[in-house]
Amino acid sequence: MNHRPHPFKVNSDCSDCPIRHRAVCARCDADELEQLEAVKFYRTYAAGEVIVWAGDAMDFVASVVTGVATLTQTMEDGRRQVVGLLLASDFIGRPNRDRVAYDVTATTEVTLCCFRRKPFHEMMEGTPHLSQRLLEMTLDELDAAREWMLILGRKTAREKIASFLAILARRNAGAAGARPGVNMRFELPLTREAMSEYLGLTLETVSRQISGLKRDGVILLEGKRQIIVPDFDRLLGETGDDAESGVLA
Amino acid sequence: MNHRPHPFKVNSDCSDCPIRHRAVCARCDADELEQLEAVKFYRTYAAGEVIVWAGDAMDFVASVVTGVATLTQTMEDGRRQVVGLLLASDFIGRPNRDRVAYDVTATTEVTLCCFRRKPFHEMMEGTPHLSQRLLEMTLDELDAAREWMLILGRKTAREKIASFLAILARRNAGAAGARPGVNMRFELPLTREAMSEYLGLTLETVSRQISGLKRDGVILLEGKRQIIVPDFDRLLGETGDDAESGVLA
DNA sequence: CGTGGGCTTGATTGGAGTCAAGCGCGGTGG
DNA sequence: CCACCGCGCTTGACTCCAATCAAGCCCACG
Repeated sequence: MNHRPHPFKVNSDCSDCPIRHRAVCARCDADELEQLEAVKFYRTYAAGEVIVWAGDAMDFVASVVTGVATLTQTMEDGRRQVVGLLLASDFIGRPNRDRVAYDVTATTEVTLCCFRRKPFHEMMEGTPHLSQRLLEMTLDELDAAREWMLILGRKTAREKIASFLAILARRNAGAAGARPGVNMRFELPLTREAMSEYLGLTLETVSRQISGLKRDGVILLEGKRQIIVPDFDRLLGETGDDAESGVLA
Repeated sequence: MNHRPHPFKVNSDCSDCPIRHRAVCARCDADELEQLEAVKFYRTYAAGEVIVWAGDAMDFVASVVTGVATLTQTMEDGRRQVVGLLLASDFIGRPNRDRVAYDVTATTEVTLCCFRRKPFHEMMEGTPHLSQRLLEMTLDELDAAREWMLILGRKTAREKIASFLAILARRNAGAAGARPGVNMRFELPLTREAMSEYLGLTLETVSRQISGLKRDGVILLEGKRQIIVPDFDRLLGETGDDAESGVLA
């Protein structure tokens, strides 16, 4: 837990940052980047580590540089729901709130690019590039959250799993620059339990449905976590969506 | 359907607008309001009327002045999920997108304060008060959406209904200035069917659970739509949440 | 007075939850 | 080195909550 290899070479230079053009800083010019660099620092968390607990103070906001994190809400009796999946370039925190509403947990090793909250907030006032981009990203997240509401409220267990895999496959292909189609392959960044918490299922049901999709040849497994999608359209056919939609892409 | 009484006296003067201090224009100064007035107009829709269809072009953005509208997503086989509930002061549309992603439907008579989209978008660039407020409102909506994800993914039918009623009661009390407590009373702005589409249930289950809450004395009904909550804490006890939380307030 | 929409209630079914057992693998310590 | 443990996962048997199918009520409206 305390031994943390660094797959991302921590680098104070924004210009060759892997998320330079997708993160909250995407529209910033050289001047603005310089301002940001003054209040920025990197942090790395091990898989499974909690980044912040719901209700705790958080004195920074951050972009995910590498890895995957989740936002989770917990009920008093222990029922849990993942309400956000944070992938590379996603933003964590609210610039004008110092407390977080959800547990933030690293599900793989995660590297964050953190900005001290107060200076970041002040900078936003005078930097439309920053707040415009944040508004755009927030609207996209809202669309993604609404897509999930449909999945949670109306889809069957099998459709939920297929939808989740399709989103991962698509985002993965997008990041890798490959075009969606045949033999997409990616690693599940979540345990079965975390998947169940995301999809509003039990972990047994997740396991059964993955087995079912495998049995029917929709996916192939290599080990427990490597997924191969021989025919992406076939997978899409299992999601219950009509062909296009793809708000989450 | 074409006969539309006007409960809100359409008035071009923002200064005595009922949502002046909560809507997207909340932080605008006199100058900025004047700019807005130049591109603003009112529209009223009857209960049940569709304001825009998913995928259609929308040449304005708008604030809800009075009434209740929903955002709905539909799957090819007809399954429907309400993904947003728009009450007074809520904002409709994305300033930099001309197509809407969801059906927007008036569930009561609705009056909108509309702004032509392009001038509104251009105005945002130079008016931080506008984009800051919109960012704040969008972040709040994102929190509300995440609260709903918990409800959809993890709560029982009874807890879903109780949660929904608690939110309406609270928002209603807030608007009326009353403090939450005893004998809160409000009108359901949705049919049982619309409620079922919001909560990821069938209309029969909604009906049964409302009957159950009534039988157990948690709520009283006057007609089909007037709800009386004799003891708000008792209702909260049925939601499954711990006492405080209240992100949606 | 008949019609239809919104709603309620009952009987039955079915999909996912629950409870339980066991596998496979990597890590640790004897 | 290997036996043991624990964690992540799978699978089976059974249960139960909400969906489905079906009938009928209430009331506003033509």
